[in-house]
Amino acid sequence: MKLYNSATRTREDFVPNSPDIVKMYTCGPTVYHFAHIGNLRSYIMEDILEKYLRYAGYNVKRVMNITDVGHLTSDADEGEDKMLKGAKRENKTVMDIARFYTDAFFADCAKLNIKRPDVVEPATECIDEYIKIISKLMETGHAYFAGGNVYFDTSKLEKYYIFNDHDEEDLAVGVREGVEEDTNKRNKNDFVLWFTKSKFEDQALKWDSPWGVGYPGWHIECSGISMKHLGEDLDIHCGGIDNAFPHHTNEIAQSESYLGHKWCNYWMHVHHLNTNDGKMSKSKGEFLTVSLLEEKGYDPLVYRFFCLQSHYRKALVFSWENLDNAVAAFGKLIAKIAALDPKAGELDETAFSAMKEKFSAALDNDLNTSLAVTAVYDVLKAKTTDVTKLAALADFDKVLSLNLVEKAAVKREADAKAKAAAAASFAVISEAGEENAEVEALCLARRDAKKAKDFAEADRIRDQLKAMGIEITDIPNGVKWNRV
RNA sequence: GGCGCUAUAGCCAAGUGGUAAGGCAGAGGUCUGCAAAACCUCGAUUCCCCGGUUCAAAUCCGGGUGGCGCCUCCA
Repeated sequence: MKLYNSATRTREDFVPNSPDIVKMYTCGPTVYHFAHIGNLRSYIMEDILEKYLRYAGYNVKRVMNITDVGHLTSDADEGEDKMLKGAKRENKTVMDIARFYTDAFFADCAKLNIKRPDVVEPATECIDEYIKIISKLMETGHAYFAGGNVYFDTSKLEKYYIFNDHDEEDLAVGVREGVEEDTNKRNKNDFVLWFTKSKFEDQALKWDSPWGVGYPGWHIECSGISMKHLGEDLDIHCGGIDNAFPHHTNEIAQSESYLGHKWCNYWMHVHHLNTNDGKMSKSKGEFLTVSLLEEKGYDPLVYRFFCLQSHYRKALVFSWENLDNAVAAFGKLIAKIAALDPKAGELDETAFSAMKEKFSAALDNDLNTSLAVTAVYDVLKAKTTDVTKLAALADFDKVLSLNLVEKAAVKREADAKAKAAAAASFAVISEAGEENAEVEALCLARRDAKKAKDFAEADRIRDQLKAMGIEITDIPNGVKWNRV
């Protein structure tokens, strides 16, 4: 497959180091708060990558970190620890916060059909790894001790910038108010590997180290966890585009200095979910979580569908209007699949292969999920048996994970039930399975009015129901209703 | 200020030199007492602007303009 590699800024043929297995690392969440749906866009697209690699026949080992410590609001020796901030906010211990939001994160992922990575590793479980790496970097002169902290010396590198062409002097340091330049640094780009001199008296989590009691810098965690579980060579490293600099740049610097050779071959960066005001963030505008979507009546999988209609390397603008667009499209799609007859015809292998080929070609092309969704529509329009179509859709859904076939089966059954009930006698059916005597009485009155050709009265009753927030649809020998 | 990404119909969006996919919304029609659903038909002489290369450019090159991101924790 072709994959865009941020490190080379070109689309490349994907070739893993070993033909047997693809080693994949994903930057995980900092568990100090709920994930918002912009965060989850990245995880959805990375999930597609993982599942497509498996679909294409690779074995995959995927590792994700959980950042539960030492994530300062600034890279300088200033700012607040996000975990600690979360703990204070909620009057809990840091570990309680980490556990709670880790669980919440995976609960959200489950609702979006995001597979849990093979290995999920909290940063606090790998302190020895970080110390091992930092110790060697000190030995080789890639790191230095200053003002109580250990820093990585970026001037020792031949090439520091990977994802962009900065000139060090052009970097604006301390642009934002409240962020001061760290005078311990020898170079502007140097970053902390290990803190001992925390300005937070109450820093909750501390470990002993050759440089004193303290805690790891942010960037070292991903290098340590990756090497612990995936060894010295990594195939794909994923993350949000905002992590490219400085986080991933620093990971490469410290990992390759430690290893003495190239570390990761492919870098995949997912672009942001924006609102009309720019990047979605926790501090700005509505804090959109999966739970909030559910409260507003949206199926989380509609959000997944919404994301798949776009490409991961393109900013996607979220608006309620755009999400409603996806709701309508997804509903129609499921209805079309539900209209297929699971018993109609034999499996047509030739047609099946042709459809599968189109689907694979889309995803082979740098995960073009938008074209993959088009391949789904093409299946519905194809001239072949319903059995073949359903088989293709089930096959595609191994990657798309939209529950296409399952949702269609549920709808098909509900439709059949409604039809059967209607055939037996006049039926008043709630789509939500609700009982409501008043609605039933009104619907019966409307039927009588219709029978007597008193259409004015029939329409009046429908308006009355509408005023109650109830919408009705005539079905053969019955009425179907739902709340709007 | 520097660096990176991006710009296609009302909206989402494909397209990587050969004459603009698909979806949503909308319009007309068929069918229904009327609706809804379903089905059929319809939409960019043109791809932000200006130059250039080419037989041929939305696609390549140069120069603008707008949007977004990063440089500070963020997916």
